[in-house]
Amino acid sequence: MRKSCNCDKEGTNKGAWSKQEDQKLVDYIRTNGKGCWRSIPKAAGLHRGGKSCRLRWINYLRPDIKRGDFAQDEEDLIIKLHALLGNRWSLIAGRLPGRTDNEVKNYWNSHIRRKLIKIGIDPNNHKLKQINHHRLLQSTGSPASPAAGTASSSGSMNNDHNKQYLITNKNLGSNDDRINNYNNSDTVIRCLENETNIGLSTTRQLNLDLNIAIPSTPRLTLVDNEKPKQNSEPTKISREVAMDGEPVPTLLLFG
DNA sequence: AAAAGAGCCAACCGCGATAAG
DNA sequence: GCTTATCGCGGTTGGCTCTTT
Repeated sequence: MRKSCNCDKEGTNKGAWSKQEDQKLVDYIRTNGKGCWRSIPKAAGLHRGGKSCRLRWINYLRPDIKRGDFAQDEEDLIIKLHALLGNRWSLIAGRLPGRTDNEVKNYWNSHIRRKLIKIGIDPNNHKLKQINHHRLLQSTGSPASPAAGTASSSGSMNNDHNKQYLITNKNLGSNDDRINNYNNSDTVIRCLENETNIGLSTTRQLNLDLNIAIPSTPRLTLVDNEKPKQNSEPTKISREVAMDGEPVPTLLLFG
C-alpha cells in the first residue's frame, strides 16, 4: 500500500507563501525536478502539503509563466474558447502559452464575465439576451433611417436590463422572421453600444461577430482529440467541424 | 480621514480519475 | 479485483487593495 497522505497533518503551513518558502521550492525543483509532489515538501524542507506545493509551482513559480495583464488577443481567444469549451479552464489555458488555468479562470470571472454581462451577453451560454427588440427592428426596418444612431442621441439609454432583447442563434431559434432575416452584425453592434451606453464598440474590441442567422441544423462531427484526461463528464468534447475540417463556431456570436 | 463596498487574485477544498500496492 | 494514495481539475473562499461615499 502507499504511504498515507500527509496533506492534512498538523504543522503544515497554510495560506500565503513566504519568499523563503518560494525559494526553497524553486531551488529544490531546479535541482531535483518535480518528481513526486508528496515527497517534495519534506525533501525541500517545507512545512506544506504536496498539493499546496504543486499548486504554488504551477500557478506562480513555474519559470515559463507569463505574468501581467492579458493582451486583447488573449482575451478574445479566451472568450472564443470558453464558448466552445465551457469552464474547462485547463484546456483554455493550454491554448494560452504562459497562462495558468487559475489565472484564466480568475480573469474570466473578474473581467471578461463582467464585460460580457455589461454588453448584454450571457457569459454562461454566450447568447445575446439584452438587445432591445423594438430598437433592433427600428434600426433594421429602413436603411434610410439613422438606425441606432438616433437612439444614442436620446442620451443615456440607462441600463434597463428588463428590456426584452431578441436575438437568435442556432440553438435558440426564433419565430420572428424579420429578426431571422436580418444579418447585419454592424447594426447589432450599434444597438449594443447604444443600449449599454459603453464607449465606441467595446463589442468590436471584443472582436465579436454578432451575426443573427436562421436556426439551422449543424452538421456535426465529434472530435475526440480534446478529450479531458480525467473528468468523466463529458467523456468527449464535441466540436462542430465543417466538411472541410475547419472548426465551425459553436455559437454564432463568435466567428 | 475614515468607513464601506467592490474588485481582484492566491490559495484552499472537494471531487473524479488514475496509479500503485 | 479491491483499496487507498496521488494527481489534476473546477469551484469557492479569504484577505488584501483600490475606489467610492
